[in-house]
Amino acid sequence: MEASVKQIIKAFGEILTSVTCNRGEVIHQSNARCNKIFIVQSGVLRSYYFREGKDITAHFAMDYSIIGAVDSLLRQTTSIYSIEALEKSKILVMEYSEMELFLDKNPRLERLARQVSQWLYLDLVERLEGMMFLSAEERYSHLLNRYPNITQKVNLGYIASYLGITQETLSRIRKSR
Amino acid sequence: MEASVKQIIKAFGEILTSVTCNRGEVIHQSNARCNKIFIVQSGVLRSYYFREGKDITAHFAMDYSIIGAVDSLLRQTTSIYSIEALEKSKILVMEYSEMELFLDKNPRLERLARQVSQWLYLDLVERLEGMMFLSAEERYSHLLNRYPNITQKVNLGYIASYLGITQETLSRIRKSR
DNA sequence: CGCCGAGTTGAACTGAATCAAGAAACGTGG
DNA sequence: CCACGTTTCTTGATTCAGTTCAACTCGGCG
Repeated sequence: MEASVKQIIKAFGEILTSVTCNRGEVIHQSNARCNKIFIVQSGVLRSYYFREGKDITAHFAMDYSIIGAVDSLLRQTTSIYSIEALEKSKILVMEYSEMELFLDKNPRLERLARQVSQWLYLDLVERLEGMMFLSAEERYSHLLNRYPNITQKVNLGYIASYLGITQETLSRIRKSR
Repeated sequence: MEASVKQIIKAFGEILTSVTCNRGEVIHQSNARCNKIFIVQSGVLRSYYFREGKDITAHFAMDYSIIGAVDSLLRQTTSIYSIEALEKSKILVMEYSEMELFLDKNPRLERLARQVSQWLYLDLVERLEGMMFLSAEERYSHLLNRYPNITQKVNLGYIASYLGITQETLSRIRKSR
């Protein structure tokens, strides 16, 4: 994934805006539309929403991964998600509408854009399979595999909700390693 | 979804082939590549794979929904999935490579193609959320909501594995309604 | 010092899995 | 059309991973 994101950065350079944001900064607030795609160059972002009063992390993004308010982007509605930086981060921002214009002008890039969305799809398939077949512990160890230093950057509760388990369970899992 | 699939059928008519298949017929066997997209006009298909010796249903498709061997399509590898008809079905088949050629010639259709893949993505998000937050019973009732007559067409075990529960649990859920 | 958010620990509870039998339904050949 | 075997579904008893709820610890920081 990282490789193709770097390709994206090169190819779409002229419609990308570079932004820095600080720990705790909310770059998109729920209940608004957000037709932007964020590419994380350094730092960590997460998207989250509330479900039955609980803060649920939908997604983490770090080193050259992509994050956005998917529902707003794909459905053109206001979003249930908020997106915030969990530490000082450097990100690139792309307006979805500008992307579409840009693709009209450069149809050769369509394929690259499609590749990225396919990657995101396969990613989701994996996550679904994780939820269906893996134990809490296995899911956690997969996550660590993917983001080895996530524990230094993201607090327990956020990771737990991402994995679909309680904070207590995650704490116990950590203890037992 | 149904609406946009019908649009697809209209727009891509010239590269679609109509096929009929019988109950039990396997239209794609795992371990082979399959760069075809199947659109179900009537009947029911399912894609499935084996995980730890168990038959897992990955997807159902009926009345104007789309099914394919996602891994083969998106990764260009051999597929873990098989696809079979669960009753006599009428389907339309599209070669992925032909689709790409066709899109090159008709770039206006790119957007429609993208819409479909977005729809599939959102679908998957919903399924993930179901797995994360809903009980076995709730997931089942959502499924019934979506495919009211699925019970007449698909046997218990296939539905159970799709929902990520055991056959026994699904049987008990049915009893209690 | 005392408060606050983050993480930990314990005990009781629960939804669903597992294992093990049976019952029903289904279809195939005599 | 019935008999038999196979597949599908049901039922019961037991177990277990993970939740819930409640209390407690720890490390900052005003």
